[in-house]
Amino acid sequence: MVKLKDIAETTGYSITTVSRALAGYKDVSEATRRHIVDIALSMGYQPNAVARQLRSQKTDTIGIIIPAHDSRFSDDFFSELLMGIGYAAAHNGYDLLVSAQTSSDEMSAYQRIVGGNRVDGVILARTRRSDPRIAYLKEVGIPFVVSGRAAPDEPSDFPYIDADSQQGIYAATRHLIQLGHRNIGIVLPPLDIAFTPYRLMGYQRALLEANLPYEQANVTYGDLRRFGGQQAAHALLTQRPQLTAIVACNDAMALGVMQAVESLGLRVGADIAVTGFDDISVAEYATPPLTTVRQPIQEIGQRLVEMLVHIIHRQPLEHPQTLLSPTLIVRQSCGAKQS
Amino acid sequence: MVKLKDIAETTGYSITTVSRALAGYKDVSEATRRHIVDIALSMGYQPNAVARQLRSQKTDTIGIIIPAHDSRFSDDFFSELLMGIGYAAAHNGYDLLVSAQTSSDEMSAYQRIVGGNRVDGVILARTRRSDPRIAYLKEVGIPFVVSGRAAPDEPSDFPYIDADSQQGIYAATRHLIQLGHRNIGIVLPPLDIAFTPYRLMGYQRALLEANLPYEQANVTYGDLRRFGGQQAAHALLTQRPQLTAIVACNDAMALGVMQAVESLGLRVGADIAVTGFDDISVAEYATPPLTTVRQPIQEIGQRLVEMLVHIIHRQPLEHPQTLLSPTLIVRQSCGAKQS
DNA sequence: GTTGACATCCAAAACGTTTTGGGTTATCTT
DNA sequence: AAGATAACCCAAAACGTTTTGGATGTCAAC
Repeated sequence: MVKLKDIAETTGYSITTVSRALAGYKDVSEATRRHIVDIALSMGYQPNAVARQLRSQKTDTIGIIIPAHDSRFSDDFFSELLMGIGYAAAHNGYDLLVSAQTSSDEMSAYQRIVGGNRVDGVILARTRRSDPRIAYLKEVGIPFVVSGRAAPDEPSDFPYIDADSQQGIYAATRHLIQLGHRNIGIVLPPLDIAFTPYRLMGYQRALLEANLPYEQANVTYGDLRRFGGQQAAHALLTQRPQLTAIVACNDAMALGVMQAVESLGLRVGADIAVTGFDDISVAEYATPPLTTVRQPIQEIGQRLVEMLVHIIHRQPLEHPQTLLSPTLIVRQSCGAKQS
Repeated sequence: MVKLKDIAETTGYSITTVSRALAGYKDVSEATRRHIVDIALSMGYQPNAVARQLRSQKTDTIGIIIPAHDSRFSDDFFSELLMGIGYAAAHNGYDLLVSAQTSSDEMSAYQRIVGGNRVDGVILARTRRSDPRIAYLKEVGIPFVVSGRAAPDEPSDFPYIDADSQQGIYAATRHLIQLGHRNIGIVLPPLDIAFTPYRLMGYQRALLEANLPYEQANVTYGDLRRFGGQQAAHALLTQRPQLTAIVACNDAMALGVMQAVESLGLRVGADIAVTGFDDISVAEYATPPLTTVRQPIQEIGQRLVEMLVHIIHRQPLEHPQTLLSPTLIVRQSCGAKQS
């Protein structure tokens, strides 16, 4: 690899001058600058990013840690978000350092990435209740943004972007009620996920507004994956045969719910209406197509990156905390349209 | 941030000794080693990865560049591969540096990442005909592995993993023939993609074997996205009304083909059989579910990482070039099963 | 008491940049 | 012709590690 020293030797200038010439400082004459640049180009010089990072104490890199996967199934929401973040980062002149949690010790990845000075800032996804990761990032004082605000009873004293879960689930539930459903079940995410209470509140609000009773027995929980939705829905439907609709709190679980419905010999949309949340790309192609609450995943990724870059550059944020209004996408799984 | 110097000062040992104690060298006594480790722990020491990288000339990082996106649609195949690679990298003790192509100048991202010494090795996906990226990586001599071999008329003189495209498309086409189809169209990827000729060959082989004529007019091309498949199929079906089946060369295009079929008032599976390639997660949920050729995407990611790590460590590869046999997944879109 | 072996430690160099704090000319002012 | 100013250049330090090549001290063996 050719380095500054090599260019200095072949041009006869000092390392300092070569460095400053390439950086475009104005205390090097136009003639020598051009000469140095030409030589550097012809020698195929590429600055060593690591050395530069060490000296200038910045990396032009954003870190993100992907959650541990305990199943073979892919997390479509997360990978769409990841791609969105990747493109946005590149667009803003940043690279993306992706690290996966390996062991049970979830903090070690963060400590390695952040404490090791490998990134200028971090994006954190899927906030949890009293999230230790957020506490850590606050403590070390590194710039970070979060996809998803804190639980309602905790302070969201950090920059975030989030879809309005309550409003989204409210819209979905109300839609089901308007279609005539009176016995509506819900499959919630685990309680330690920060957005779970919001989604429950949206469900409750819609019931309340329609003078329908809120019954504990209609509420179950599943991990955010398909299998979790399937298990939860199976239990729900066998114990509560009067149900005619199920609100699932993300699309992956909604697909599982649909599986469970069919495995019980019922028809999705006709016998049991199903709705999801996220509008991952699968949703549109599901059988029947899934009525769901759309989050603009790619846009969220993009805005997260833009916020983070602002923070890194110590520029003030005009909207440090953004709540996006999700939109209800009505397809066939709720029975509103004929397929 | 606490550094070696700080630990050296509080313990009274030199920086050298602290460094060697933490690294577990045996020329530091057990007593002092323990003492130093304790102090380091209590001070919350995290080694500065950048400094370490500069000194030791290795980064424990794998690079991957995601292709430019000219549409809002996500590339499901690529993001599944990316997640697989991410997990596998973590599992092997590597981080993943993801960089997206921004400008039209596709090489600049590679030069920045590779020439800048930011990674120990690179994974390259979606090989193209006489791919300049491969030439570059060979030239600079950095370890790399490729997802997808070279075109049949070019040397595949690099380590790769690939699904056997020819066999996969052959299996899909033969299946259609066995179902009684005699007029089968195909939507190929662009010609500059390396696997395109293999897929065409699989199609031709199946026709030949069944004594069916190969007709140029039944062949079209689409970019690898859904819209490309839709356009291609629309043209194909209007110009060749005798067609009863279409082989699409990836799932995204197959979904587009299904759209086109329906927009022409025909029924997928009943009037026109459709098959895809990849088995991305959407395929299973398509309406009707898509008959396709499965590539084990996650496994490919995992094996790519393992190969790359071997190369980085200068360990010989037992199988530097792997061709995986894909399996035909029969669902309803080909009309073989009733939905 | 000298020698060698061993255990334990450390100063300094190196990795490739950027930046600091000048130094040397040449040109301009008076 | 001296002093001031500007234009151009550079040596050395710094970023935080790891590694090299000893230095020092202790102890056993002769």
